[in-house]
Amino acid sequence: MLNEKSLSVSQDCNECPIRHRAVCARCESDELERLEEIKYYRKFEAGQTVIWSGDRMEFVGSVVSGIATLTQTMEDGRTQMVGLLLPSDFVGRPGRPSAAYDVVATTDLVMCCFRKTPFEEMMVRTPHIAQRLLEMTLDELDAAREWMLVLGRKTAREKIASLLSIIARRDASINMRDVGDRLTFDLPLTREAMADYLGLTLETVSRQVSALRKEGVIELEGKRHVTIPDMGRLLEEAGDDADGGVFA
Amino acid sequence: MLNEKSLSVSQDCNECPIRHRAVCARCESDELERLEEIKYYRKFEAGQTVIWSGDRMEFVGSVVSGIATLTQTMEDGRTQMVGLLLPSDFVGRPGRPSAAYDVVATTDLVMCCFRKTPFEEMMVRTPHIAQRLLEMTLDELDAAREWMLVLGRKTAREKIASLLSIIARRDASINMRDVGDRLTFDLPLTREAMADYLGLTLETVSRQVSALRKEGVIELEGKRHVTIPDMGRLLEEAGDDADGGVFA
DNA sequence: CGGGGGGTTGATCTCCTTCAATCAACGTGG
DNA sequence: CCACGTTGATTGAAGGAGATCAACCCCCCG
Repeated sequence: MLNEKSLSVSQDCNECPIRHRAVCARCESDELERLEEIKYYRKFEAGQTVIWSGDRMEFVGSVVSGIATLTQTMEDGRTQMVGLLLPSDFVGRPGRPSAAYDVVATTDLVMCCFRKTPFEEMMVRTPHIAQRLLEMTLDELDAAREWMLVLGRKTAREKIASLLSIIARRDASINMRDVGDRLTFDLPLTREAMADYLGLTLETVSRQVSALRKEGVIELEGKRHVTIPDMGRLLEEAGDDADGGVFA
Repeated sequence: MLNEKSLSVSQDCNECPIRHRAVCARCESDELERLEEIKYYRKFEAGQTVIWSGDRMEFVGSVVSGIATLTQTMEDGRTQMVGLLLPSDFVGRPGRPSAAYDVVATTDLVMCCFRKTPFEEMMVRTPHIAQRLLEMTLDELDAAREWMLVLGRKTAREKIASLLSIIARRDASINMRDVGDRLTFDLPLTREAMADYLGLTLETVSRQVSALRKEGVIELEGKRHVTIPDMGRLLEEAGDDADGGVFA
């Protein structure tokens, strides 16, 4: 609120930080021009709800910066996170009139929104968009299935290690760091959000994080800043094959 | 093996039982002709593995009849089912060289396979296929997210009730029965497979099924034939809103 | 008849939840 | 500047849901 200006985002797709990873990644410049006609930016503050489950969807769009969560809630209040939305991730389902999940900004968030109906019409005539959306959806499906293994079969300790390794890996890929190195990052989630992601209570999350710290698997500065001295060790704790991808 | 003939399937797409629900649902007749050139049928017996995770994928395809499962396995043997493949469901990911999951036939199975490379080439030039695949993938993603809630937050009893209601609902939709009625169906899964789907042990599955039977929520003939006298009651036990969709 | 696959049931154990107290950091208003 | 409430996190004690280990049943089939 104080520095409205620093949050402002260029309308020009060519300057967009997610230009080459979002739904629009494969669009040609003429296609981008048409997208620019139906797009607009929206900003949300940390903690704000972007969409309520069941609400009519006026738009679909991409996360430009910040982090949001996709969650489901039962009548008695139990909640399960079903998606973690990072920059370039897509929000909304073309063809569906109302939202199926709650979308909440966990940090300050900027979204690039497309008016829903024009976007749907454009998708039919622009294979580049549908192709990219298919690719992204298949990736999300893989991620969801990976999480099903975590939720269904891993212990609390393994769940925490899995979450940390996923965040570490994505952070390394965004910042172009070698995964072999000592990795360092800030946790974008509170203990409660971690619990909602992992199907645990926040107390169990806290205990397991402390345990991993005491045993030297991770190092902590404050509550949120994490260092991973040995990625292989963390992957072992996650129940994953520590050598996966490196020698295979 | 005994009656090879009864398993034989027509090559003609127009006679295909999944013609209007599979990836090919939106194809015009000229597109179907081109698909017929690259397609072939394969049969698998109950228990047979269709593809091993990590294997090179020679084909993608659709389940024509029978049921298959998609599972992930950890090194120590823990397994989690991540998908239940019913007639018309799609197997394989275009663009990916090797399989990410084990695919196992749980009943005798007939698949309509497309040679992978020609199919991928065709997808680029045939929006009808890509559009339908996107739609199906989005549906699968929704189903996966629904399961994440089940795996992460529901009790064993709720998990069983959820699984039963899902199977009942799909069975009703295939057989065009009203969900309000007394529903009856055969469980396509062993207790162990149910456990792998729900992130439980087979003993817990057995106990909870027995409990639901004793309390009259379900009725059993033998081990596999299930009757649901009151769908609303089952949905309550599943932790879902019993009125969902009916009055809403 | 023996054997194996699928299923049920019982006893015990354990990991995680639940309930609760405490703490540190932060902002706010008197 | 300090008292106060709030929010996020840690830690402890107790209890319970589901896992584990084990025995046994039923049915089909060679």
